[in-house]
Amino acid sequence: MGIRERKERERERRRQQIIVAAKRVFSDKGFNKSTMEDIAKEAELSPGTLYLYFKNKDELYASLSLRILQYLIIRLEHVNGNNEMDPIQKVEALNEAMFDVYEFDPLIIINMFHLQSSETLKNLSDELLREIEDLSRKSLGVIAGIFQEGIDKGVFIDEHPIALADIFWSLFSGVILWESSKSIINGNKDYLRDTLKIAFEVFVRGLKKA
Amino acid sequence: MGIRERKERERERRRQQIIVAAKRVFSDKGFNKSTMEDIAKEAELSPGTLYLYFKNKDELYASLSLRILQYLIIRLEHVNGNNEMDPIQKVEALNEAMFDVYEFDPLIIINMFHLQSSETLKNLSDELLREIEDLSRKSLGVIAGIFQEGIDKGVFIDEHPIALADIFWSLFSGVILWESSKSIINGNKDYLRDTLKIAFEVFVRGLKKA
Amino acid sequence: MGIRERKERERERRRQQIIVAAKRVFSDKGFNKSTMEDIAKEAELSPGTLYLYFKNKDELYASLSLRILQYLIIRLEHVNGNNEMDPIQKVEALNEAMFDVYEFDPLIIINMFHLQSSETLKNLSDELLREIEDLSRKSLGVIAGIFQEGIDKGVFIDEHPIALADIFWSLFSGVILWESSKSIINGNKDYLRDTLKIAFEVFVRGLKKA
Amino acid sequence: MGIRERKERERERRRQQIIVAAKRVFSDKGFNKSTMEDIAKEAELSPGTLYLYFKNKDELYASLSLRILQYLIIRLEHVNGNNEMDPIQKVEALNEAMFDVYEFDPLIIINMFHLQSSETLKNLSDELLREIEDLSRKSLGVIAGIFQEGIDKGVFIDEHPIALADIFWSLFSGVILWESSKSIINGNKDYLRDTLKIAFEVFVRGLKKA
DNA sequence: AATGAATGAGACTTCATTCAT
DNA sequence: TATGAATGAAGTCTCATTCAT
Repeated sequence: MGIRERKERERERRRQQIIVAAKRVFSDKGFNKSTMEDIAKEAELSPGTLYLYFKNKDELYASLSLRILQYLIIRLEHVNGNNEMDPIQKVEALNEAMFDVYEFDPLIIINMFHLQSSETLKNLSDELLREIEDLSRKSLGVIAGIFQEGIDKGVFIDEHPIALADIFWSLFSGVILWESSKSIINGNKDYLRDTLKIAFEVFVRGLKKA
Repeated sequence: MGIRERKERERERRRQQIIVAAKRVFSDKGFNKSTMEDIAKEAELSPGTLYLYFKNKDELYASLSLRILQYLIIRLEHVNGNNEMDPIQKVEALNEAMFDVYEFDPLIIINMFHLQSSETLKNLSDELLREIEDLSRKSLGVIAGIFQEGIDKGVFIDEHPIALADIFWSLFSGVILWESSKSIINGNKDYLRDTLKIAFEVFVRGLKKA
Repeated sequence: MGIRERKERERERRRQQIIVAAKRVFSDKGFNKSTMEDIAKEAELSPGTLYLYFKNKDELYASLSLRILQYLIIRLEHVNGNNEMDPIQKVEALNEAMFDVYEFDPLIIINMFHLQSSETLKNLSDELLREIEDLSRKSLGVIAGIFQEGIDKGVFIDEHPIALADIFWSLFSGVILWESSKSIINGNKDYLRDTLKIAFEVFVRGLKKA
Repeated sequence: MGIRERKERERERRRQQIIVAAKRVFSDKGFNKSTMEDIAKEAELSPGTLYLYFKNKDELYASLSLRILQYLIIRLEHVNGNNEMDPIQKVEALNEAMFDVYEFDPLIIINMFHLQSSETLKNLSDELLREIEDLSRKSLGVIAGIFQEGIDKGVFIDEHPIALADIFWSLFSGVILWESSKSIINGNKDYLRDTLKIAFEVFVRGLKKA
């Protein structure tokens, strides 16, 4: 391993350390109430150091989303690649995978939507922006692939698989967001799991060919 | 019309003027990037004046949501009260109504979620908080009523109607949010309508009793 | 009574109404935390009206002090004019009079010192400034007269009576201010009366000719 | 000297730099009319920097008082510890010491009273509040000790020494405040010294046992 | 004379970002 | 590379004062 390569690896390690800290802080306080100093403290680094690895706060946030998106894709591909499941089982596995990812990092949903803000996008480097688009498209693509298979096998209704993937993702994130927002007023968190379950039962029933 | 009454009306007009300006600014820049001065400028008033009508920025934002929520409820009740439609037609009309409201004020969805922030809730007056809770509960209640009717008539599957209402609302807002967030990158807005349509077809199919 | 005279009298009545309200509000919250709107509300007038009677907030405050100073002078002159008391009895009566005035308006002491701020003085009209000087000098003069009498009669030590008047006034206000400031931390208010009593015993003993 | 120690010293130096600037500004304009920006400018720092060293404006003000209070105590203990003076000489030395402190920082008196405001106290950290109480109590305690000694030795009248200490302090601050407030109108500052001198002659005469 | 809605300057404070060490 | 003290722009909110009615 060359010296340059070692440096590169060291640099990547540091980046991850910061991202992990940022995740904890953002989870705790949300984007706007989290300060760069909070994150630096959590990472046991100084604020200045953060800027050696990330251009600005928005880019740090986006990188965080990127990382979890990568994790999501791995899980999705694993589901998709499993040839022993029929399409319906795959959708169920999809559901499981998404929930795991959500539990691993509940921020994922909110992250994805924070990225929507055009004010945020303005502060991102082109490179990062492209990467986000790629991963986003890719993960939707994998999901769409699963639906495509179902359609091809005559199990699912004949709709555009990309649209189905969007709906799947929307339903999942919608339920998460909605139940979370209600739970702050109601304090009822267990309800989320139940609602998700029913939501997917309905979704899958609606998906099946008559 | 008494002098007091006229004053009251004048005051209400001014409130609306501010709310309309705030809506435009919040739509444009999002909550955090919008400043009270932006809103004042948009309303052609001075910053101080805003505080004569709204206690603080959070309360101005919440009032904005309240207004659209009231409009939503009127639409929902109109659907529910129509005795000439069967449950399935009602769900379709529900869908239409929600979309109209969304077109009237695309912020409604994001508003509803912004209200979730406990930091936001802390700054609201008790009165406003109670009003929000009431309206929120009420609108969900109307939706649930429609599903209840479908279940009673043996048309829909036998699930808790409140859960079905939550899912309906989640699916709707999920699709809106998701397609909006994608459209910023893709610039493709027409797709939203189509996706919503498919989403509800699937949902309704899944809802029907076998 | 001419119409002009009646108007003048009406105007004066209004001024007093505002001063009374201001006293209550300033007593309650202190100068800086009291707003013109607070005072207007207490006087059951509108903020704008206050400015028809007083040039600005500082001048309103100063006028308030003036009024209590006038009351003080009446009390002092009454003591001084009583020919049945010997000098020592007069100093004791002085003490009583000051305490009565203090109880009637505890703000008097703080008022007198607030007037010291050159920033405050800058905002006062020349006329008011002169009036304050006059009354201030006059009240000190009456006190000094009492000490002069004691010196003339050979009862008090031979010091400049104006200086003695200043000391008397300083001791009184010093004890009031100091005990008030302590009482906020200690919550002990009864101590004030006792301390004042001892203070004057010591003062009078020190005043007497050997 | 370790690196940490040097940093600590540097930090303390900066704190003092700010306190010195604040003293000048507060002296000049009083608490309310002084802005944090004024102080920053005087200290040749940016406003933000002030907040690295002091939690808020009130705490900056209180720290300023604390500093001078510490200096006062040193002087008072020095007087008290001198075994070659009799009680009367000690009270005279007390007087001198207080005047020196006053000349070193004329704000001390006003500071002590500003601290009284419960609005101010609310904004102070518990630690600072406790420190102020301690020092305040301590300085009064030292003064009371001197009077106690005079009483024990049969030189002073038999009154509660704490009360005498309060009176001493009140008389001193009363004269200072009163003469300062007059001098703004009269422009006569030399008179202060004389008045203080007479005040303490009278006080000491009144203190002595017959 | 009286009103009170509106003003807008300005206060305090925060925090993303920079830069000398 | 890492630091962290310092910056200073910007945000929210208050309130003395004005002015059209």
